[in-house]
Amino acid sequence: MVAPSHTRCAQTTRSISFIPISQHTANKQLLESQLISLLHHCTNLNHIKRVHAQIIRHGLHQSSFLLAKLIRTLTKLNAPMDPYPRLAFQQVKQPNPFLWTSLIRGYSFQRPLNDSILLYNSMRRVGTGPVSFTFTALLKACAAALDADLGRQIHGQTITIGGFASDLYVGNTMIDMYVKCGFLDCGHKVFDEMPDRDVISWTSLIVGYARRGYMDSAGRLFDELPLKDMVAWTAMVTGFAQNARPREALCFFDRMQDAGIETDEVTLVGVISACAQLGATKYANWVRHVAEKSGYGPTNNVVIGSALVDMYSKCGNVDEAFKVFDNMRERNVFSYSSMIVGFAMHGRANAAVQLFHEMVKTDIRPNGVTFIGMLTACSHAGMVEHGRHWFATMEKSYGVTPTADHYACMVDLLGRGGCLEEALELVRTMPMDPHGGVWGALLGACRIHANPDVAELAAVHLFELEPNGIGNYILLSNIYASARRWDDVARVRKLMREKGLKKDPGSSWVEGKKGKIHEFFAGDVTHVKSREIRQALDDLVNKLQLQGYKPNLSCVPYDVSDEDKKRILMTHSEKLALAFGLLSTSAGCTIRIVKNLRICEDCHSVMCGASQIAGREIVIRDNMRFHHFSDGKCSCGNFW
DNA sequence: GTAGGGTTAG
Repeated sequence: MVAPSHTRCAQTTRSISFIPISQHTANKQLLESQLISLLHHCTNLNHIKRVHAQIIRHGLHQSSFLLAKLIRTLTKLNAPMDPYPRLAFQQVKQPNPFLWTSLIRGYSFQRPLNDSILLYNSMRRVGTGPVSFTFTALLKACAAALDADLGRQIHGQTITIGGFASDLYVGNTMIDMYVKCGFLDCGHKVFDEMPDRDVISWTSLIVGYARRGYMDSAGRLFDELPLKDMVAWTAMVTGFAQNARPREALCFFDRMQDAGIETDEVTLVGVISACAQLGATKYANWVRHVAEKSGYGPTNNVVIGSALVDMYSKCGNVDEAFKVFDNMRERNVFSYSSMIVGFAMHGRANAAVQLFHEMVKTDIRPNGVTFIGMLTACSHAGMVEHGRHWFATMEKSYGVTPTADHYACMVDLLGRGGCLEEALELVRTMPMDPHGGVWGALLGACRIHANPDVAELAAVHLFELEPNGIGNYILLSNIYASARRWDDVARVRKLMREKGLKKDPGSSWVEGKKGKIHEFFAGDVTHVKSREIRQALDDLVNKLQLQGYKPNLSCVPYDVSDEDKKRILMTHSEKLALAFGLLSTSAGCTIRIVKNLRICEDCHSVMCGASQIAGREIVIRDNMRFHHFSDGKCSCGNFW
């Protein structure tokens, strides 16, 4: 017999069998395990309620065993513990520790943490002893709430109650709790004192070191780890990727494959992130091939898809990013935000806006990152009014409260757009303390609009907030240099010397034949083809000069002769990379260059001219954004 | 019941 409601349900979701009452007295244990199995396959709240009705019909509503499974299933489906699971729990006269703990754990996934603690105290009051599962549930809740004080108290209980501190599961969860709360040393102490450890204990600690940026310590632990599994290897790959060490991440992935370890989607996400940082087409195509070969193609996997969208954008290929995005079967806020940020970086503000509207229509709610993308898109396109609109509506219409990062974007937008006073006013009136990003945006705007006075004000705050941020000193020095205030330039440079800060050398790299990467530093003459590169650059500049190009000497922030300035300009790393790209790739090939610093105005105009004379598309990723040069024009509209 | 993941501005 099948109830009508059941038939309706079976059309859309997995069906729930009913167990005839006549069987129930035959074997209670068998019945319990059948009901457990039904709960195990429940995929929604209605399924669970129907199985619960069966539990009651069979007179098993006092079974802690069944009710614990019921609550764990509800937890898995992210159902609230009030009122339904709580009421089901209250009907059990003598709940066993597992049932108590299931409810404690259920509450722990949904803050406040207090509910879990109150229940734990009630459990102790009625004289029910905890089990190790109780402590893992409580510790996990502390980790999620980043409440190390409470975590310490629970740690204390595992010792005083006895026996639990030596439990492997409790120990592992404790390491994870301390690590997540930022107490790496306490996590390490727990690890040292554990009588038994497994690969999970080691990995928890490795991740702790990796997240703090201590990759050397993480590596030493990894080397000592007797049996390394896929998760441990992945922790290292991801650790390097998250610490901006993409080459080492890829190297580790190679080692992982050589060791015959399987790869899953989490590993791939780390590898894709490393490739995104390198920004090289060769690696981008390689990792996509690896992902597809391993069965994690972007079409069916939303996380891999979103990571690839980000990677292609960062590799300068925003069209390919959109192709991936367009073919994804499922999209979420990460996919949309990655694509919007991608469009923003490439100066395609209208595409970003269009995608935003589409996202809202599909009922995916934008988050803070989405609006960072929207504001950046407007900023890079000089769309001040549009930016004002998004900033004003993000909270009112979409419930996203602006953070200091959003204020930084607004300061950037207003500042670049020439509204320096308004930008300064926004910094003064923002509801939270401005961080380095906010003052940095203002300082950047002062460079564009040559305003040394406001720059000084921003720099005072920046030097305090980021005393070792070399870029800020250089920016201020360059702003003084543009105003020919050489004494002030000297003063900033002296300050840098006193602090022992050294300027990062400008470097650019370009992919040559077969994807080989060639890196150039400013003034570099070490490349084997250095003479040909120099000659190609001279030829190019001669042709440009015939069309009216004049070297922009204000791009050299030194008090030297004009001849010296011209010489220095011709050795900028992106020009060397361009000349090499022209020499080493065939006509019609796009030249892709990555630069570690911001591209200067002179190089920017040379790139514009070169794209026309050589008939080539040139894509440059600098430390701010992408520039697409084609037919003598740049996608940034000379506004960057 | 315990470990690894994607989007963020100057």
